[in-house]
Amino acid sequence: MKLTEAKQQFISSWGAFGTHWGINRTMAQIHALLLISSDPVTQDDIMDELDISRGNTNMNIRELINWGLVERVLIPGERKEYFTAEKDIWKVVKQIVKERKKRELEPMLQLLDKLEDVEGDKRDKNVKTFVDTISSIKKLGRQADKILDTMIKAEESWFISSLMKIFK
Amino acid sequence: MKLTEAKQQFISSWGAFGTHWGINRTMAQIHALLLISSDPVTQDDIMDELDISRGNTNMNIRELINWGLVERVLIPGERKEYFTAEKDIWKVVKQIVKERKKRELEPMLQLLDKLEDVEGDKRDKNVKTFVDTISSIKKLGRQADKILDTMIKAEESWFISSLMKIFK
DNA sequence: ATATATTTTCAATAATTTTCGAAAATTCAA
DNA sequence: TTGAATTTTCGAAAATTATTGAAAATATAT
Repeated sequence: MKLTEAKQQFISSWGAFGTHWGINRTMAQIHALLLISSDPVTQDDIMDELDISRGNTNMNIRELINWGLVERVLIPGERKEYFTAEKDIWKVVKQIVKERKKRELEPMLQLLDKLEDVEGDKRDKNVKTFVDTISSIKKLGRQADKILDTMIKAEESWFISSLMKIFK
Repeated sequence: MKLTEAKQQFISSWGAFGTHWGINRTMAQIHALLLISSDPVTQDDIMDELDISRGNTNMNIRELINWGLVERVLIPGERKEYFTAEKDIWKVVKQIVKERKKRELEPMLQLLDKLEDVEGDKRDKNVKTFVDTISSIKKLGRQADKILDTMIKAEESWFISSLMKIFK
C-alpha cells in the first residue's frame, strides 16, 4: 500500500473510531492527521488535506488543544501558527483518561453519593434494589477511579509490565 | 431525597452519561430504568415511565438485548413480554467491554496490521513517522486486548484485588 | 498609522441522528 | 380459523449536532 493511501485510511478510520467514543469525526481526523505528520502543520494544511472549512478546522483544533492532545508551535520567522500532536501514544492515552475521568467519572461518583442516601425503608423491595444498584456502581466506580489515578501517573514500562505479570 | 426523584435523576444522568460513550440517550435510560427495577417490566411500563413512543422503546430494547445487557423474561400466564437487566455491575461492565472490544478494538487492530507494512523507504521522514505511530498504537492496542481478555474471564474479586495489590 | 495576514466568532444552513406513530406482521387463546 | 393482543417495521417529522462562510477581531510587518 502506498503511503498516501495508508494515511487516508488511517485518518478516515480514526475518525469513525472517534464517533464511537463521543468525539466528533472531524476532531478525530485532525488528531489522526497530526499524529502521523512528521512536522508541524498549519491550519491551511489541515483544511486542504481534510477538505473542511476554516471555521470548522479552527474550532476543532481549539478543542484538541483543550483536551491537551495538540499544541501550538511557533516557527521563528513564520507568521502562521503551526500545530503538532503528542506522538507518544502512552501519553496520549493517559491524557484522554485524565480528561474523561475528570469530566465524566468524577461527576458521576458525586451524583451516586447523593442518590445513595435516598429516604425510605430498606425492607421495601424497590428501595432496596435502588440502593443496592447505586452502591455497587459506586463501589466499582471508586475502584476504577483509584486505578486510573495510578495509571495517569505511571510510566508505560512500569504500568504495562505490572499488568502483564498478573495477566500473563 | 425521595425514591421517585432519585430514580428520575439516576435515569436522566445515566442517559446523559451514555451520550458521551456513543450510546443514545434513550437506550441508556431504558437500561438505567431496568437496572433499578426490582421486578421485570413490560414495554408499556417503559413507555409510560420514560414517556417515549412504542417504536422507539422497542428498537432500543432490542438493541440492549443485542448488547447482552437485557433479556426477555416470560411470566407464566402473562401474554406480554417482560424485560430485565443484569444487576451485577461487574458482569455488566464485562459484557460491555467484551462487545466493544469485538466491535471496535479488534477491527482497529486488523487495520493497523495492514497499514503498518506501507511501502516506501524507512529513511524517509514521512514514512518513518507514519510507521512508528501506527506500530506504537498497535503495540499498545495488542496489550490492551490481552488485558481485556483476562478481565472478561475474571471474577470481580480476583480481578480487583489483583489490581489493588499493584496499585495500592 | 496603515495595510496585510491570520485567527476567531457566530448566525445560517446542512447533515445526521433520533423519535414518532400508524400500519403491518406476528403470536396466541378461544 | 378468527380475532384480539402484542410486537416489529419503517417512512416522515423533529431534534440535535456539525459545518460553512463571511464578517469581526487580532496580530504583525512596513
